Amino acid sequence: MMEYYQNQDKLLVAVDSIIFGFDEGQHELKLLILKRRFEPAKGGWSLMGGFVNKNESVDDAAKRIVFQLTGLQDVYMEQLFTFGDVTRDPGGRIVSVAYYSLIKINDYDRELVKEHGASWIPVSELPDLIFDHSVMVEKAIRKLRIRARTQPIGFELLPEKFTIPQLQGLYEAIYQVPFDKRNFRRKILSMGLLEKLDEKEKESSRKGAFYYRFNKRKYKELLKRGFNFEL
Amino acid sequence: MMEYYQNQDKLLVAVDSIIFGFDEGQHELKLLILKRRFEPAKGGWSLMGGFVNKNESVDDAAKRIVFQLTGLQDVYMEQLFTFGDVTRDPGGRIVSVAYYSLIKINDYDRELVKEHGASWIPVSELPDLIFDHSVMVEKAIRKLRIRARTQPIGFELLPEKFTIPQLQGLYEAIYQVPFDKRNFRRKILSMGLLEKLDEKEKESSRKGAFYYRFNKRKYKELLKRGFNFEL
DNA sequence: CCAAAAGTGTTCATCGTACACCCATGT
DNA sequence: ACATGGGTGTACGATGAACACTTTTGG
Repeated sequence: MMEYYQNQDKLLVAVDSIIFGFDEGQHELKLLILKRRFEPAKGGWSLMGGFVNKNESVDDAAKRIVFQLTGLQDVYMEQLFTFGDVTRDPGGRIVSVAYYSLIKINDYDRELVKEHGASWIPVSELPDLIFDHSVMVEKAIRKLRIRARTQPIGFELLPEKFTIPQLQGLYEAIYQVPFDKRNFRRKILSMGLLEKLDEKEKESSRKGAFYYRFNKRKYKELLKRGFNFEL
Repeated sequence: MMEYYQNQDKLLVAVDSIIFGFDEGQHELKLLILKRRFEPAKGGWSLMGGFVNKNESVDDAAKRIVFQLTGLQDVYMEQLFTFGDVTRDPGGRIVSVAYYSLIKINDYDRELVKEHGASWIPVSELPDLIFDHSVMVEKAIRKLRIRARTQPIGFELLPEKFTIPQLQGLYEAIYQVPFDKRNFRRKILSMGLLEKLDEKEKESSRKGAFYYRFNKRKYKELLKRGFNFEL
C-alpha cells in the first residue's frame, strides 16, 4: 500500500470486550472478567482486551479477543464506544475501542476461560475494574438495555429453543425488574415472531412449558416493511 | 510516562467530523463538506478530518477539527462510531473515530470555511463522498434522529430564543416529515421545559410568534427524577 | 392431594392522532 | 379587506398497566 500521511503520530489501538452471558438457572446477567497477569495494574480485575494489529480490522480484532477467551465464533457483537483520553491507561497512550458481545453461558470453552484466569461475575456484584473499564461496563449495560427493547438481540443469550418464561427471565435479568407474565406473553407473541413447537421443557416445572423458536426470516421480512420491534 | 506494551503495532488515528447546521429560512438540515486539497482522492468531496496527536485526547482532537473549520467552540458534539477497516483509506492504515456536531448555521466563521474550500450542502442533495464518508453521514443522520427524539439536542441548532414554529421547522428538517402543529405544540409544551417570553418574532409573519426559551436547569432537575424526554 | 410453575382475559386510564376554524396584523 | 402564518380543542382508537384464577402433573 502507498503511504501518504507522513509525520503524523501513530498510537496504540486496543480493543476491550464486554462479554455478557445469561445464566438461565439463576436469573442473572453475568460478565466475564479476568485478573490481569501483567503490569501495569497486575492483579486487578479487567476486561479482556488486546491490541489491534496493523493488518487486521478493528472488528476482527474484537472477534479475535472474544475467540481467544471463549473459543466462540459468530457471537453477537456490537461496537460500544471509543475511549480516547490521553491518560486512560497509565502504561502508555492507548486508544481503546470497546465492544460488547452476548454469549450463551453454557457454550463457552471452560478450559480457555480457566487458562486466562477469568470468571463470570453477576453484573450486580462487580468489583472495581482497572482504568476506565467500569465506565465501559456501565455504558455497555445502558446500551444493552436500549438495544434489547428495540431489537430482538436478547434472543442471542438463549438456546435456539426456549420457553416464554425463560425469555421473560432473560429480560428481567437485563432490566433488573419483574414483568407481568400475562402482559409479557401477549406482547411478545403479538409480534408474530415466535413459532410454537410441539415439544415441552420439563425441567423447571411439573406442567412443562412449550418451546418456541425465533423466526429470523420473518423478522427480516417485517423489517423491510417498516416494522419495528419494541418490547 | 512509563512505556509498557512494547512491540505492538501503532496506527494512525484520525477524527472525522460530521457538522450539521440548520438553516431557519430554508427548512433544511445542511452538512458542511469540503473539496479535498491533497492526495489521495484530491478534489473529492470529504468530511473535515484530521489526525489525533499523541498528547491530545480523541475528544479534543474532534473539537479542534471543528474549531479549525468553523471557528466555533463549545459546540454540541457526540461521538458517532469508529471505522476500523484495514483498507478504508487507500492512503494508509487509519482508524477513524467519527463525531457529529450541531451548529447554528449563522454563527460560523465564513472566512475559515472559505479558506478550507468548504460548503453547506442540504443533506438531501449530498454528492458522493470519498472513502467511507457517505456511510458515516448516513449513520450520523440515523443517530441524530434518534437523539433528537430522545433528548432535547435539537435546541442546539436554534438561537437561544426561538418560536414554536421555528422549533417545529427544525424537527421537520431533521425527520423530513411534516408534523401536525397542534399536536407538536401540545406535546412540547406539556413537558414544561419551555419558558414563554413576552417578546414576539415578527419577521416571518404579520401576527408574530412568541419567543420561548429552553429551561436547562429544569431539564436537569427532571432528569434526576427519572423523567425522560420523548418527542 | 398438594405444591409449583404454566397459562389465560378483561378493565381502565393514558396517550397519540386526526382534524378545521378563528386570530392578529401589515399592506 | 385580504393574505399570511400563529394559535387553539375535541373525539376516537390504540396501547400499556393492573390484576386473579384455572390447569397440569410429578411426587
